[in-house]
Amino acid sequence: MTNESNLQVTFSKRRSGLFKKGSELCTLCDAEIAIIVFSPSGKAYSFGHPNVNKLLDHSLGRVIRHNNTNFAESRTKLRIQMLNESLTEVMAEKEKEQETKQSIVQNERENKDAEKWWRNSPTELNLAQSTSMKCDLEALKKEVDEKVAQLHHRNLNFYVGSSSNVAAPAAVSGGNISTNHGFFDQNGNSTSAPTLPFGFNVMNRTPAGYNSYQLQNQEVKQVHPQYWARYY
Amino acid sequence: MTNESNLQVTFSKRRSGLFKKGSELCTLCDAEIAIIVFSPSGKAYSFGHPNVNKLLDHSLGRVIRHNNTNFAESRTKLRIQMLNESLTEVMAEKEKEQETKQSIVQNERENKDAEKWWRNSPTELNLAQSTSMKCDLEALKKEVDEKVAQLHHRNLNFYVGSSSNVAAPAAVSGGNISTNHGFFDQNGNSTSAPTLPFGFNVMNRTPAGYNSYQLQNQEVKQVHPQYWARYY
DNA sequence: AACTATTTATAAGA
DNA sequence: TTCTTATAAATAGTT
Repeated sequence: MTNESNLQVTFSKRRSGLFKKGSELCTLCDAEIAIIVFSPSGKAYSFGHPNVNKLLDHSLGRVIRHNNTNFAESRTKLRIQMLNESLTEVMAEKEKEQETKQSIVQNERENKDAEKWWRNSPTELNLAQSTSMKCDLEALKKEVDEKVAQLHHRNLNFYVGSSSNVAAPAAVSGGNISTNHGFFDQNGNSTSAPTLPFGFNVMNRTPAGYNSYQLQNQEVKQVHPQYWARYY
Repeated sequence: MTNESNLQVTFSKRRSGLFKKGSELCTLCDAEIAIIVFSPSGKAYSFGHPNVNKLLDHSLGRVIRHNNTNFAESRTKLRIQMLNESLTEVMAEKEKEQETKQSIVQNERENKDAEKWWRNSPTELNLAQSTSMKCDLEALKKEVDEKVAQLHHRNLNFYVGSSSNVAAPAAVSGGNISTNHGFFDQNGNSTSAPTLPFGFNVMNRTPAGYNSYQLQNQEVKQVHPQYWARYY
């Protein structure tokens, strides 16, 4: 090793490599694993599947449990509680977002169907509906007639297709009126910057080396970021 | 993996490889490390430097003894870090949900407008559109005529309102077709119904799911266990 | 276990 | 940091 910073780089690389090997072992052989690494400077890193704490609780829990009665630890416990509460809150909000989204989708879907009532056969209308529909249709038809005549007159020189004065309508199969002319399109996009409590941001969610590897190799199952724990 | 024994061999090889990587990390970067691996069959293997090298036989398999108090402290810190990452993750997911919801809403809005093309005056239709719309309308009108006659005949004894053979439509102001007559109120209420094409209301426009969601939204959903880190 | 054709990891440099 | 690359190491399949 040439110098201190190179050693740091090597440590980082090898650590991620080790974790990757661990994840491969998990995925490939269905094993459970927990890895904890302390850097020379005292920083702790861990990897675990299905969960570091679960595995450690299994193997080391009793020893640790006996040592947790000091003052500093209660402070960190408090912090954990706060984090848990934040997490609970955010999870609830996320749930809410999901639900509203879902209901909106459903709403849209049902509306879509509802808006297409005109496709239904008139046989599904009752007398009163039919009557007023007839009124409306005749009014509309009149409008259209006038409009078509107007346009026909105006476009005589350019329009050489079928006459606009169509007396006999094209045969409509069954009772269905399908008038979807297809002249509409839509688009939608939005972006927004995430805001996070406790000074953490979305950027550092998973160790970069691990993620970039996952993108290159499809056969290795991705380990959920929740199994990663880094402590700076 | 071809078969069970090959998987076992692979597990063994990769486990030793993992431990070797760990030892390399220890010697090369002067790190402290602990690795615990549980095979699918439940066997426990461990590697550690410098304090996780004494293995004790316990009643339920091999349990690692570790009296490094620094370890416990770091574990708590790791837990905090994990919570932070979970929080970050969940917030990002929430953000995502929000974005998709927003885009869906926007999409819906644009679609809503698009679906209301029939509200436009015929003056906004071009010749081809008018022509085909006229065809559709005449077909529809024919259907309605027949239906109305049918119903009229059938309901002669009960229906004493205006004749179904309404020849003259009500005057339509300008070129706009706004024929919301307010018929077909649900539940007998005469609330000003949302304007609908051809003056018709559609029965179930607001799906029940949406409304019921808004009503029952008060309770906080249970947080998924995966986002919880137990603390002792 | 040992061998080996591939794949993968990684140290150094950019 | 991240990317590239030459080289070293790991390993799956096979004796």
